[in-house]
Amino acid sequence: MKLYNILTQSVEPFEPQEPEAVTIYVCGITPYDTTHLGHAFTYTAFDILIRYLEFQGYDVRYVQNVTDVDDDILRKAREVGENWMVIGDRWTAHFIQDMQTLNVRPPDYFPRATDVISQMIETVEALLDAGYAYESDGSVYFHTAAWPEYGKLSRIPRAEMLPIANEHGNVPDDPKKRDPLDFVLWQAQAPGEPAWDSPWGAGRPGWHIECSTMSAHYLGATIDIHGGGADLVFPHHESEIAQSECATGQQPFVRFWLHTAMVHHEGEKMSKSLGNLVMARDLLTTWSPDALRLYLGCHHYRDAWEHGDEALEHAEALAQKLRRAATAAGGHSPPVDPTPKRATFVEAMERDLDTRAAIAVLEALAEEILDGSEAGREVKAAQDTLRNLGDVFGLRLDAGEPDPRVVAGWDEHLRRFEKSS
RNA sequence: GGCGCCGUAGCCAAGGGGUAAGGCAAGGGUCUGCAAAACCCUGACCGCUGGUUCGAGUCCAGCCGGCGCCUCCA
Repeated sequence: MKLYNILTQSVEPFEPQEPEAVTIYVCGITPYDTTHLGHAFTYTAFDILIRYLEFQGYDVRYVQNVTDVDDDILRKAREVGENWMVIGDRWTAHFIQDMQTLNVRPPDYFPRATDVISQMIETVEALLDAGYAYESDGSVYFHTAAWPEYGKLSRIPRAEMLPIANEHGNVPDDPKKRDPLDFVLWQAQAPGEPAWDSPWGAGRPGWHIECSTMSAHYLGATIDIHGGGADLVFPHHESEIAQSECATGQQPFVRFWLHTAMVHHEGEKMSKSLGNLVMARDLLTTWSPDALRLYLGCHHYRDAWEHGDEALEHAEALAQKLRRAATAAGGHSPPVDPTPKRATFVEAMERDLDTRAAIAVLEALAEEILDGSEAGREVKAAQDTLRNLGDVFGLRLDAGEPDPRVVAGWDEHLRRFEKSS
């Protein structure tokens, strides 16, 4: 399979480190608000990648984090006068329910940031020992000037980073930093904020450290694939690379970096700050999960696209056609041979996940089945293939309900988020 | 400003040197008591200007236009 790796800016043949297993990490949500269509796009896109890898026989080990303590959640907690943990648990449960409805394969590990505080402290200590970080008045910072490779993912020239950052009104005047570009690994407790004990005093983890820590902890120092939304490239993923490669001393931290494009609505990027959000859950009151998955799959993961009802109507019609094909009665005339369609489907997916082309193959196969059924031909083998290929897209066809394994896997994660709410 | 993506029919698009897939919409038709569905038929100065070439959506250069990201974000 070929995948576009933004690290090398080229489509490269993908081979995992181990011949039969793939390690993948996808940046998760900050649970302080609801799951919108952009989240659904990202997580179903990586779900398709993971399901396709499994379809090809790989054993996939998948980690997704939950950023349950950060500036946004704490701000939200102050705004609404609620405990930050209650907010995090509530919105994580909400996210999980949406993932279940969409039949998204659960990650094998779904840790909160606060589940790995001690491991994060160890990462920060490793960075201090290696000389890439410094402690300053109870906080610890990554010293970007100490690592010349900072910028290799986003390719922003070093000289540009600081002026750009300053232009954007960010406050480079934290007196505790040596360099305004340095980012925090551990921040000393602010009044009223939650804190954990550390060698540098009470505080909480910085913005990027959880992903570096979890990735190494659950998957190893070098992983095959790291995914997330394209808006995370800089500084989040850039900083993750710096932390991980400096802390473990091993390169690369990630072999393939994959990013999903942003979903647009009303002509602008769908974003919390612009207020043009479309909630996955609201769409699911009108459209079937299969239709929504086909709708999302009809857009290539690297192409930005505009949300609109017309394409959803098309997707719903397609979902119905696939469902009809999966259940059409067969006869005894010569069978419909699904082999060529299966090969075309695989060819499309091998080409950097050309999901649009792959869905077109599903539709063509469904039409062959419907035609064959009408002509009294045997369609069982073709229907088995349709189900098999549809499963790569997480389609349930006539099953109606999400896959029981999907529900059970997420339910197990869900239990850990229901205690405080 | 930097980095990146992209301009192909009304819309979504495939194709990445050999003479323009497909889908939606629109119009016409078949079928139907009417309608729907289904099926058939109908559409392109490939952003502009140069260059390379026997031949350029396709490669190169330059321009024009759109979009994304740039320590809030999937």
